[in-house]
Amino acid sequence: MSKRKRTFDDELLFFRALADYTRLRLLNLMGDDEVCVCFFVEVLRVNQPKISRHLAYLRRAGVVAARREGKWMHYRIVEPPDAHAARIFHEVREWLTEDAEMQRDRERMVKVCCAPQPPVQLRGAPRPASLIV
Amino acid sequence: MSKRKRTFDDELLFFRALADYTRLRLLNLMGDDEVCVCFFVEVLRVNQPKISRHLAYLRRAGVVAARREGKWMHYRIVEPPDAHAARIFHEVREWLTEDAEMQRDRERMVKVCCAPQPPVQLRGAPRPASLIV
DNA sequence: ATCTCATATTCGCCTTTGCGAATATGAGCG
DNA sequence: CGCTCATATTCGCAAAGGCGAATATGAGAT
Repeated sequence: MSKRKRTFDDELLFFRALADYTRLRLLNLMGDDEVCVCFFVEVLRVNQPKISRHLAYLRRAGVVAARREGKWMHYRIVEPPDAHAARIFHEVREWLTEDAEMQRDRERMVKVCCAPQPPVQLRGAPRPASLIV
Repeated sequence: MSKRKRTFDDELLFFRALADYTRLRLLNLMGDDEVCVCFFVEVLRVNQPKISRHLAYLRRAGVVAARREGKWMHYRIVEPPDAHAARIFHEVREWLTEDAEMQRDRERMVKVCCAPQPPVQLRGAPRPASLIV
């Protein structure tokens, strides 16, 4: 034990967190909002354990944080403490914003979220703040 | 085969290329110069096949290019064609510039390169352009 | 207490990645 | 041609990552 702490360990974790398509989709949906896990599952049409595992990965890497509200868990993006990492992270998120597939995901979240008849799984689920009409 | 080409495949490759310490050290040493493989081996004190494999990885990811000069191979950084990737890449390299460990690597390259008695392995090796006195 | 619902974790299995060691390639030279 | 030197690739193995399926946790309701 007591191996010398390497400066770049956190940074490598950061880059690895960005090196997966599902994780980028999750970050994209979070945007500047808290989002409930059930929306990720519904919008991305990905099974729930997979979503949870990738959210756990992002949490370990320190780029998202979670908040419990009753049965529901909300995830939000966290600014990296390091200034360089923060700038890079901003660039990445801006990149996502302009990507066509990512735009489709966000549009789908709006549609699913504000539908007059929301899917059964989402009855009573707390919606992202920015999408409340 | 003929799977639909996913927009983000290249981008994932890009992030994975950044998710390894040895590869970051290589990118750091390249800076704005071409660097010969033998210098990577000598400066980083890492065995040659490992250096070669990581350079191959970087080449596959499209972030470096190689040029042959007789027996020697020179590697240099390539700007990513995508504007977002390019900005991110710049930020990453600036980050490297300010990191203490990376600074040590660069100082060691200067020392090894301009020594009055260069190591046996580097006799006649073409030195990085910016370090020629 | 039980039941249900949202979320998290574990279990096998497969693929990818990273490594040292050994070997192969390929250019220049005699 | 053969020999040497710089670099690249292959091999076998261990660790990490990703996945679906099954199971566990934990909060609210009854």
